[in-house]
Amino acid sequence: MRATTYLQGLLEKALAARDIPWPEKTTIEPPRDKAHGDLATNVAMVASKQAKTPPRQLAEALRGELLAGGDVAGVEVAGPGFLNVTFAPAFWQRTVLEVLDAGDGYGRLDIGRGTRIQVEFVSANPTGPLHIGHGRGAAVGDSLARVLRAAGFEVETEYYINDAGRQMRILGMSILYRYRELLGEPVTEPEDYYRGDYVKDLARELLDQGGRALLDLPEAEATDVCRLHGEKRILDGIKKDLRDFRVHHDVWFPESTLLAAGAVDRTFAALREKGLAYDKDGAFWFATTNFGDDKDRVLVKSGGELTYFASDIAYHDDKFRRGFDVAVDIWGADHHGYVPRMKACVAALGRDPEASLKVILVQLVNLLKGGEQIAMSTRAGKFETLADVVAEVGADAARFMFLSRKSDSHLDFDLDAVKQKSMDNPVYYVQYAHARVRSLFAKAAERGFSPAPAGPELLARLDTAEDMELLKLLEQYPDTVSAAARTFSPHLVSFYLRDLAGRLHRYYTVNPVLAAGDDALAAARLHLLAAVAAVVKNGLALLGVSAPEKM
RNA sequence: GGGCAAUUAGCUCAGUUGGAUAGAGCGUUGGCCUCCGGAGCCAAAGGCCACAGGUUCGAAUCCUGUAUUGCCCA
Repeated sequence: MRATTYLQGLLEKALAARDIPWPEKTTIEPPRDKAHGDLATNVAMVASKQAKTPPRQLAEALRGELLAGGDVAGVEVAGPGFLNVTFAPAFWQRTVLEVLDAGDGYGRLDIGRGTRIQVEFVSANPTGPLHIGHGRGAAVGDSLARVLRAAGFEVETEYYINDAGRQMRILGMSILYRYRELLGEPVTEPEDYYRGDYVKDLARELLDQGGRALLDLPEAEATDVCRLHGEKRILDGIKKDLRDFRVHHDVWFPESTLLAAGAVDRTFAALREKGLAYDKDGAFWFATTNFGDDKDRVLVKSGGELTYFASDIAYHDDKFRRGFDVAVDIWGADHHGYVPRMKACVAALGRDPEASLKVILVQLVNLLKGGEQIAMSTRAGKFETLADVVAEVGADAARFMFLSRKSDSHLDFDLDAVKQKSMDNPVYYVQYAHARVRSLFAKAAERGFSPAPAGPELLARLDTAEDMELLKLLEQYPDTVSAAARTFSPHLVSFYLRDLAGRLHRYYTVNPVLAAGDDALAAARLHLLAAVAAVVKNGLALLGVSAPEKM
């Protein structure tokens, strides 16, 4: 971060002297090949037309000006006109001071300042416990919120509770069915109901609390009692499961409050006024085709029933009325067909859908146990609950696993592998890096060694190839946070951490620290490793994974 | 039938939004424990980036087809 900013400053100045504005297409990035220096830029190529100078010639001219800047040790013009820049060791060594000074704040950015983002995730219908598939959305959403906060966005997380629809009625009905069954009443199995054992438990609770009372109520009322009881208990369970998974929602937003507040009518009226909604065949339609959808969608069926879509529009309308600049929705990938419709609806609400609605699709999880795939269905009562998995493998391992893939790629969640403490499960590898450094400090204290304070002179001892690699990687951490925030990709953090942990483990093998045989060298290396441990800890915090002192 | 996505090493996946000779881990093969934590490290082998065109100084990346897989919709 500091290196790119610094280099860009020098280049901007050089271009400004030639009356050339900073070209949009300029890239400044670490090259793949280390032989090409610390940072490479294409600026001479993209500015050559404006400068009316061939790329290589422009590059040569810029080269001289860069070398005049104190921290640049070398500049090389390569290929069609790349500038390969190498910084002086002292420049990198300062990174240690930067990290140690900032502590927990290293990697905090302000690229999001002034932007309010709402991240809505999980939002599973309270018709049954969360299963492992929900776990992925939970990990991704929670971690994304942490990343965005670190990047300086003002973030609020929310769980939308679909408590008003058909699914909830079916839940009520399912509980009532089990209730009657428990009492030995004559029952016929409903065609469509929730079969999980938890439904029987809920029925038994009602029985224990109120006895046979429900039998005396009219069917509809009894169903309602069952539904409300089930909803409350299941929602409490969901909240607990998320807590145990270290997932936090700032706001729990029930669909029913939206209806009660008249938000749906308000949104409908606004659409009708804009000529975007109309009556046809006894139903109420939303003209989404105006916004690129392939056909118009029904909001109110001819029977008067609202579609899912109707309350979702009102809900998103409400989000924007609450003042969010960006709404992030995290959905299961099976809802991808819904994206164009939602974008259309945001456009109809008078907002730029690309800028203000970001839908992140999270692919389904294949749960594997003993090499076998486990099929899951809430309705059929066949699923592995999130709570069970967390109890079995721990929140750390589960979260890291979910965050170690791009969210829109398929994920095989192999229970046996996640429990293994090996590279199949990199969370231990990363945590171990932290524990290793911390234990080194414990050891130093035990031996009565107190390192001299870090300063440029002391840190000049960090001059091996491994030192440089670690220093450069530390310096890239803020860039990683930035990229993760800008592309809504928390998994970038986990890849970075694996990389950093790998470098640390190698460093440890090659360069003795306490056994360096020289107090100044030992101190310098301790400071470097303290910085590494701090970054590992900050990164793990973004993933919601703990950084243990010892393992 | 229409739509959305995916396709990179034996397996699981990255690839910084178009940069230079393609990157990890696992697995395989071969090394490293008188040494601060071996839950570790080093090395080797392994690639037509699904296929065919196109765009430009330059493509795994963008565009158009084709194939395969997954998922949505009627």
